[in-house]
Amino acid sequence: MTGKAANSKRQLKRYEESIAQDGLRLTRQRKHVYEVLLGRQDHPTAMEVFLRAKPEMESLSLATVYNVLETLSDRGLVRKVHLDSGSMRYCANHAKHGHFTCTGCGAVLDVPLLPGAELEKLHQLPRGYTVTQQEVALRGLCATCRKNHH
Amino acid sequence: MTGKAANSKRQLKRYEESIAQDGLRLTRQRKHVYEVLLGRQDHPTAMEVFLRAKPEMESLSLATVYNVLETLSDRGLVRKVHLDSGSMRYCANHAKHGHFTCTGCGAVLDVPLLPGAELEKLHQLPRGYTVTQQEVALRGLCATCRKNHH
DNA sequence: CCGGCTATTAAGAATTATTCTTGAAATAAA
DNA sequence: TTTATTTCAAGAATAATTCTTAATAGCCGG
Repeated sequence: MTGKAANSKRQLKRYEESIAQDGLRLTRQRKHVYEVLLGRQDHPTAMEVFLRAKPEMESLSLATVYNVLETLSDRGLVRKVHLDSGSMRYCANHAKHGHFTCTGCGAVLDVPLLPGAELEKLHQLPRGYTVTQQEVALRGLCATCRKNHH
Repeated sequence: MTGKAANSKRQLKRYEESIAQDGLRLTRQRKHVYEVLLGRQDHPTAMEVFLRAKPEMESLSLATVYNVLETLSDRGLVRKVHLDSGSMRYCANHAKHGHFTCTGCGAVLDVPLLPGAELEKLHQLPRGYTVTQQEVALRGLCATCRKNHH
């Protein structure tokens, strides 16, 4: 078994345990949608997930994809991110990272946070406030688009 | 004249100069919508801006508000921010800051970046990439909601 | 001041994204 | 097996935003 597949299996296990606590089940659909999401390290929209998942499960509906993504997001297994003005995107990378969007070509890239960097310490948060989630969105030009602009 | 009004006037001037470069005009509608936005330091949706602006300009339409907000955002005079899964929000504060959303009460707060903090330096961005915009979104509980949760 | 040009607007239609509803199917429990 | 519950698909409904269009307003030259 490859490392990737092993990792996917571990994630599925976590998903199952987490939903089981609410009396829910790891169904074929949930399994398949999550595997599709884990299968590629990018930031698809619900529609894109649907299109990738559909071929191997003809009966799957878009609404189900939305539902599955919601249960995953509730459990912190995927992050919902709104990188542009269009659709919500779903990110299965659970390392601490932000997102860079190239305004030229639209590509989205995970940008790892440097080790030890503490985002909330850079901000003047009032006393007594606690942070549970954070999201950094950077926008600009990737190396290629930057060249082509001249 | 109060400092606030003077500031508003200065901003309007910048707006006018910026749109004039594209052969556009600072119309009654553009002026009014921008003033409404500057009149309160928060993060309204297009609909909220519309509702605030409507009473003093009965003929104003929601589409116009969207258009005006777009011209403002194109010129960097307001920031578009997607803090939750609902509507886009518009922020006229142009100091460097992030946004904190309380998951309890939904309140949104500007959190100033500590002086000297350089967000992009905390991230491992590939060579040749340039950042032109950034957005930090923090989520958690405000002091009040945190108390009430126990 | 007038006529012509262009930018702007309002209104509502159209589009897009997402959520909701509902009845049927699958699964687990008894 | 019978029963209860969860889940699903399909499409309706909603919400947010953009687009289209015809009418209006403002500017410019004469």
